Amino acid sequence: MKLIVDRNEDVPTPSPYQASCSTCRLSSLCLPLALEAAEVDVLDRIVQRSKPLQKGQHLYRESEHFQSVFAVRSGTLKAYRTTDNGREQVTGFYFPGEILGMDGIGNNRHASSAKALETAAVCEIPFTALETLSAKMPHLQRHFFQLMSREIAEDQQLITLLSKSSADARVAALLVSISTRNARRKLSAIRFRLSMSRVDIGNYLGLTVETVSRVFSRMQKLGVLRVENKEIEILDRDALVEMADA
Amino acid sequence: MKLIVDRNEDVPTPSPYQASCSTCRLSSLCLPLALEAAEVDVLDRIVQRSKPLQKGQHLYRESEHFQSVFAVRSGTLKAYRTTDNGREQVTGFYFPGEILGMDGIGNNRHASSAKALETAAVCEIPFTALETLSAKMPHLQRHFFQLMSREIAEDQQLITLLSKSSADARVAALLVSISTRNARRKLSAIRFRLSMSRVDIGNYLGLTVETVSRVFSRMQKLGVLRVENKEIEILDRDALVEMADA
DNA sequence: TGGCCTTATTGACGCAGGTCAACGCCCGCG
DNA sequence: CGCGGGCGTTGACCTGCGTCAATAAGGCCA
Repeated sequence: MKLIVDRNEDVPTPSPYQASCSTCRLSSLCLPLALEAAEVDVLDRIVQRSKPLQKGQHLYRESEHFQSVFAVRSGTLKAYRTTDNGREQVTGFYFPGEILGMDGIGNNRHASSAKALETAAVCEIPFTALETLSAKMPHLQRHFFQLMSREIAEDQQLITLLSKSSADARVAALLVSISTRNARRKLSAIRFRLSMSRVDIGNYLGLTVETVSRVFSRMQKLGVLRVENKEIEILDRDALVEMADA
Repeated sequence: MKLIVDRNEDVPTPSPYQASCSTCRLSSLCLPLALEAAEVDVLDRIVQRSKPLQKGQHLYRESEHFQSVFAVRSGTLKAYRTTDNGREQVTGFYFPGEILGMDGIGNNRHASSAKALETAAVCEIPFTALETLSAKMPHLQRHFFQLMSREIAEDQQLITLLSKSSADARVAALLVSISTRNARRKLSAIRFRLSMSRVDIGNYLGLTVETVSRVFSRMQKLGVLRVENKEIEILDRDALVEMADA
């Protein structure tokens, strides 16, 4: 029998999936950042936790009614949009501690779809509740403004990357980004498993699978990387950073 | 003698440049949207108006301390970032009624620079004041969240465009965008003057000047456009929309 | 454990758009 | 009014990446 994600838990109180924000290992990256203990408790009360998503399951879909933003607790998700001519465009990858769904606030419908790249757990944060809370808790309001602003800045970074960089630079930049985000979560910055496929990487970077594959091979030959399927080892981070803005 | 923009007016009260938000022709597009008359007055009190910017002048520069967001009153501005290797990347064009500078909230420094493409007037909205006000005025808070969200969604649109579209599609998409934004301001959607140079267009779209020029020529030959220097006339909007997502 | 299907790699080739170069035309300034 | 310098256009050529195709290597289920 397939697991169905049901965001409305029968029992609204203690869900078995995660105790609370205050005990969450990721609270220093996530929304609770910059909140006082008492404030975290208030936030905690509006956050909903649910069954994990299975690989390939959608968290939300483009043009669906927007209700909540989500914080990744574990696993990875990709966000993507479908263009008018039916093409898919990956707009971002989301790792634990990161917030997604903010592009839906603008007109109350999700501007993109989000899908689990592997089994993933998320916290759901109903947006109207978050708004109400923000009005009362200046730190929270500020922090949420900041999160959105950073999303804008990151998108601009990607725009810059897509606008003129070579295939090598694009791939290098993505690897550096993943490496940095891993480090923030106290994971290895030099050895990790890519949760997304080559197709997703190519799509995100505006390249074909073949090109991505060739770049990996080339970088391996140059001794910058060790690639074994989805396992990546960065052998020369400086070189990678160098390549990222060439 | 050169005009220097001085954001701190000697007399903080009635500036000669614009009476108030409530009389502003653009209030239906800008921040006051969705506010009640009384609320607009409160907002009005924090908004600062200053001397117009001359063509080429900067409104703010990348990595400068972030203090305010800005609403365009007249003229056009471009936002751009400088990459590590010194290249410039245009990240957006801003027309009257639009808000810029929101990418600076994230870490209190501007993530991009903003420069006037022609003489331009802006309203400065000090961010801390806006935050304080937002906490008190739910409509304002909501609206500002929406504005930021839309900026994210628009950036994602651009990402999609840059990721795989042909040169024709990119140029077509920009023209459609400008046309639509003109229409919102009750200006002609089919006849307008490009305030930005071909270099800026190319840079924004990830193309070279030569390619932009060739695309214009081609579209003119196809009878989709009439191009005369910076003057554009859209002869077949449907065809243009069609090209934009090909 | 084997088989199938999806994902990844590698090679050969073509083309859209970049690069380089020459030229014309605005437009601002003396 | 005439001159100069940037901006825009056009042409010829070149190249990085896309496309097509064939093969290999996982991973998942029976």
